[in-house]
Amino acid sequence: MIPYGLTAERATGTIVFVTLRPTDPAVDLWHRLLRFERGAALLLDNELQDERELSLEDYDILFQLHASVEPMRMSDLAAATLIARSSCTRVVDRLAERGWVQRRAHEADRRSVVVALTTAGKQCLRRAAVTHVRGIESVFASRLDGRDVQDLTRILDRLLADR
Amino acid sequence: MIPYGLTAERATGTIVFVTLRPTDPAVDLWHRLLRFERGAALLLDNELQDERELSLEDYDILFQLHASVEPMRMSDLAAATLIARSSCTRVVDRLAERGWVQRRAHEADRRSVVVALTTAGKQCLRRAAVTHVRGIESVFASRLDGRDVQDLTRILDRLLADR
DNA sequence: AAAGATTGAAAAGTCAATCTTT
DNA sequence: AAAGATTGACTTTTCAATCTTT
Repeated sequence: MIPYGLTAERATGTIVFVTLRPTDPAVDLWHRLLRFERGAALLLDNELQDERELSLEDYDILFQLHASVEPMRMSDLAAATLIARSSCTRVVDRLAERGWVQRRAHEADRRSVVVALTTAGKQCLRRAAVTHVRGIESVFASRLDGRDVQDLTRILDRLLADR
Repeated sequence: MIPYGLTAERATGTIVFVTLRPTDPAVDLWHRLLRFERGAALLLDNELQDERELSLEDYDILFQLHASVEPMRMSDLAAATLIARSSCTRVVDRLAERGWVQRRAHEADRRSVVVALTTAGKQCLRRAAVTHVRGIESVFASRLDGRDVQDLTRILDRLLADR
């Protein structure tokens, strides 16, 4: 692929120059990982759009709500899905219009809004999961053996430690 | 995190139902990987925006142009960065306005436009690389040891095989 | 005042249609 | 007709400002 890239060089604590030279192998690895991830996510997103008219973000919201069992506060939903707070409001608007989720008042704290999955939303998620799990198997899971899964689990544990 | 998720079940070739049950471990792993990637990319994007007023996509375009040495056709640039063709046109518009890149006619095929990095663009990339490489080290590279890098390289080779 | 959510205005992204060259 | 790039119209995202509750 791209064996050469940019590396920052330092001398006595100040940045001096940057040249075209072989980069830190781990930095190259990052670029490859990013590209794989984006390519795969793009593919899975198109698949969901075509078959179920859902974006990956829509799916993620339904999925998080389902996983949490009880309704989630808007801001927790945004944090869990890594969607910006104001975007989350609008994605939820659209999902609510389609009847997949409902807004409710938070009993204890009336500043908050909680979002609940409707019965129709749960059904929508189930159908979408058929498509999506098949997609994940095809671009990701089926390409890994037991050892790969074990190693990648270890690596992700490290990457996600204290964050 | 989320130990349970959705799994599609099949019987005699037709999809019958989907229930809440432990998913394929590799599918869970996909979700964790996606979340790590998006979180890290978000962080790196903010960092570049704050320090250099560049998005991660802007950076990627400058980076690809630099890596290719010679100017790239618009469509190749789009493919390399995984940016949609029409978006790529507009990102290049903005980079050109700022003087980092230039459009030129393709000599052999006048349907095509090639995009070249300017001297100022190269300098901009060099400065941005200082920020960005530091960021990658901090969220990714510094958390991995030699074995992790080796294993992840092997895994990515498999994931990217024939795609 | 600070937290939670939303909104208006502006920026960016996307799809289909268009224009040019092959 | 098909490939390459761009544009217009529309949708989505984002930032800052606002409103309500704590």
